[in-house]
Amino acid sequence: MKNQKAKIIVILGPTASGKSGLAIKIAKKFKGEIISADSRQVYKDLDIGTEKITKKEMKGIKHYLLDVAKPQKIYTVVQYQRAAKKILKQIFKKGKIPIICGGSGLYIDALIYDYQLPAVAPQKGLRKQLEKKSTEELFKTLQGLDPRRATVIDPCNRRRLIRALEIVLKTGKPVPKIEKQSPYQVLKIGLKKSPAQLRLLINQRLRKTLKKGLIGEVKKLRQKGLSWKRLEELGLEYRLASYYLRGLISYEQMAEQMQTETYRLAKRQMTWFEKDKNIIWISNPQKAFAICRDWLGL
RNA sequence: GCGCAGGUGGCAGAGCGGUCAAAUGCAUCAGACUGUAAAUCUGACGCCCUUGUGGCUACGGGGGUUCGAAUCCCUCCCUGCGCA
Repeated sequence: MKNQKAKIIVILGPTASGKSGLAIKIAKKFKGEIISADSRQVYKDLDIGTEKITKKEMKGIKHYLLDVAKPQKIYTVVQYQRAAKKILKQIFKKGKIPIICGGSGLYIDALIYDYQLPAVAPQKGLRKQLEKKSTEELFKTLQGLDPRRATVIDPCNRRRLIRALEIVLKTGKPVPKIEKQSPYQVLKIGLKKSPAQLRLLINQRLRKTLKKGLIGEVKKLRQKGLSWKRLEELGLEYRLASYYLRGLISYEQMAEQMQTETYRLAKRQMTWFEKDKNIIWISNPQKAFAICRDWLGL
């Protein structure tokens, strides 16, 4: 046996690039099961705004890690990673091929590289305390406690500084370095779109999302007790829709801002993905089948 | 037609004689990314080059005052509001 490592296929790309549909087709063809890598589709009741795939659209293909968390509570990468690892094992056991499909780059990487993320849960009290300090103070403190981490962290990013300090203070040890070695054999296929295409796809999809009743979904979430603050944390659609419902912006402003913000999100996603030289980029989804077939040695 | 208020970079909007290629916000472009990642954060953003305490063109058009104007004056054009 030349290669013992288990095989995983990853379908990735910016939002609205057509990942879900392609993943299903690949799953059908190659006996696969899909693990979603979407930081928001993990939440129940966030269906329209996250463009979550419906049961019908799944076409009988098993999908994992959708609707596994309550929207009231933050679900983090680590929780995702833990759950996804278990599922990977199950799929391997069945002799099927796992297909990771999603646009949350960190989630994909955490899973396929098996990131050793520090087991320090968010410390509410500590965070509150640290929050009071200036960014500069936070950075200086980190320099003193964990010089290595301080050299690579963004000194302006308070959220990261606080998390790094949280780890150091809680464990008494520096933030561990992350190894980017995968225990799996991974084929990464990326769906490439031109900026103009992407803009078009995003706008089309957004129009559908609104038509399907995004506003109604947000109202329902409110009825279920979600605070405005929490809604704002659940992504740009929910944030902007809640601004609209609160009368802070007009419907037109909301729709327009959703477009530009979604496009910017897509660009951030691409910035992340483009660093990864192992991704095979295709602009024609049809090409994915041949690539998979070859890679699987069929 | 008269009166008043305005016309500034892709947009919004500061500046009201020098330190202004012009605050700030948005958009745009590029980038970062170790438990919120559809999040969080950074940089660039008039043009040119030999990239510099560099050159050039700029704050509606034209003219003027001044050593010096986006900033003051005259005039023309345009916009909004008020009065006819």
